[in-house]
Amino acid sequence: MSRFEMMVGAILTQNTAWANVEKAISNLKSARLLSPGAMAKLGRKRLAKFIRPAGYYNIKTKRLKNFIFFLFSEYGLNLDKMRGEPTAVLRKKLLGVNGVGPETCDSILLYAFDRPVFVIDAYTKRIISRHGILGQSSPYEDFQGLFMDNLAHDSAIFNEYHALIVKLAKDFCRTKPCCDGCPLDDSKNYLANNIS
DNA sequence: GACCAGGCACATC
DNA sequence: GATGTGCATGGT
Repeated sequence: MSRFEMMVGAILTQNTAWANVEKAISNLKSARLLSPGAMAKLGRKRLAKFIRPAGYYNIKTKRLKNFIFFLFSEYGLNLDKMRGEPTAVLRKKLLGVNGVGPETCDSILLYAFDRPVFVIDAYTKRIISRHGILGQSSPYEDFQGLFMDNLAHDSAIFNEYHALIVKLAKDFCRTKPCCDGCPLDDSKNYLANNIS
């Protein structure tokens, strides 16, 4: 997956299953539109048609266009220029883009730019709050601090740890609210046994 | 046919 | 500042 593909995916996956995002990405790829330049030239209506399988296609079209405009105005659509930014600066700028919230921003930092930033998503919040470690509606930063204050700042570790959380949630926690006697109670051991 | 899925911005109080 | 609501398709 290219850097740009990851960024587009981060926006498309907002409140959406990844399987649906893959269809949208595949549409864009087939049409050779998965580059900042190509997407910048693309009209909103056509873009919306390509990303339709990912749901919320009107709002996501707007968000993708906002993001492309940001790439253009800040970096002249040059992702290498973007890559030169320090993480803290990049994070602040990304959060300034309408349609890019903390999770989308951190996904871009971790997956597209390999920065050691822990991504907090619905799965992570669910697991942490069900263990009574934090309240469900605690601030994003509180959840993030839990991991970033206790794990080595290594993008590979953050990446794998997050993948394990997603797997844990999907394997054992499909229903909402979770069943009684949920195997999540053993999630600490699960993570300890599965992390390499 | 109902319910849910790796958010976010905006309106309203 | 907290809470509620709109956005939409596809899989189970």
